[in-house]
Amino acid sequence: MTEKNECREDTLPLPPEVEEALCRCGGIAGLTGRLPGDDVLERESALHRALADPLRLKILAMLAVQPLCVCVIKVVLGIADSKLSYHLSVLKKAGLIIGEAQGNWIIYRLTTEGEAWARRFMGNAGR
Amino acid sequence: MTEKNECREDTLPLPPEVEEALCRCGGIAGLTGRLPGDDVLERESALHRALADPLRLKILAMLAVQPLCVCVIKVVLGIADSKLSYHLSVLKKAGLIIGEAQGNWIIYRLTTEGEAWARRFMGNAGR
DNA sequence: CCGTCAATTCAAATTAATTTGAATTAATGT
DNA sequence: ACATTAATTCAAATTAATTTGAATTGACGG
Repeated sequence: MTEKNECREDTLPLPPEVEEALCRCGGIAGLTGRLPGDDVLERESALHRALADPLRLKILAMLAVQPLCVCVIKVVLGIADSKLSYHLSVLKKAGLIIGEAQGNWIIYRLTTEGEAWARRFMGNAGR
Repeated sequence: MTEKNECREDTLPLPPEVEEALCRCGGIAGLTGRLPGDDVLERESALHRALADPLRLKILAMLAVQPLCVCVIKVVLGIADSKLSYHLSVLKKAGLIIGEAQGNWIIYRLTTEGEAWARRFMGNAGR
């Protein structure tokens, strides 16, 4: 009797190159099983969403040099208060920065996660 | 005569902690000078924008296991053709994947940059 | 040539992110 | 208490990203 190939995806004609490799990793099911869970993907994409704006990256780059109050960031960027607050809130929600009240001011600094990105992006130039 | 502090930002009252540190790095001007250029920030944010979607990250995770034709990706994700094409085009424009025609199919694989992200995200589990 | 299959392109509709300016909060000094 | 300053919040307007389904392209086999 002819032995049936167990890993062939019968219902889906594939380029031989792909079919062979797919076979070795357990077919569609095997491939699916190797993927990260939805919660992990959601988390990772949310982090990138926070980093997906040049203004916000500039803020992070500034904070990589030193902790700063909002007023200094505002002067350097030259944007409206409310706009800056919005972008700071995005970075804060993503866990990249944290703000601490100091009298009438709020001083923002990078979190550990924020520092990790800054190191990857700028090297250790800031410190 | 009282010596005037050269690095003081006269027009901007600051929390002492910030003022002191800002002074050491050349004031507002010194800080500004240390920031990456707009072109660099634009580039980096564009990369993150491409990574800012769980569906696209899942595609990258699949391609980290092995190169795949569109039809396999489609079956695993369970989405419409045109939707998948759109997301593939985003990843392609960002330089994270590349597609090569193979007869009637198109086989996508990670670029070097795509692999770099996959290693950071998934470790070397896929290989 | 014709029909089919894999994949992309296009325009319209939908949804999400950002910007704007006015109003608000909270701390500070008088 | 009052005025001032730093910063946030809010709702409306704008802009950007995504989704949808129909139309299209290009390769392949009959």
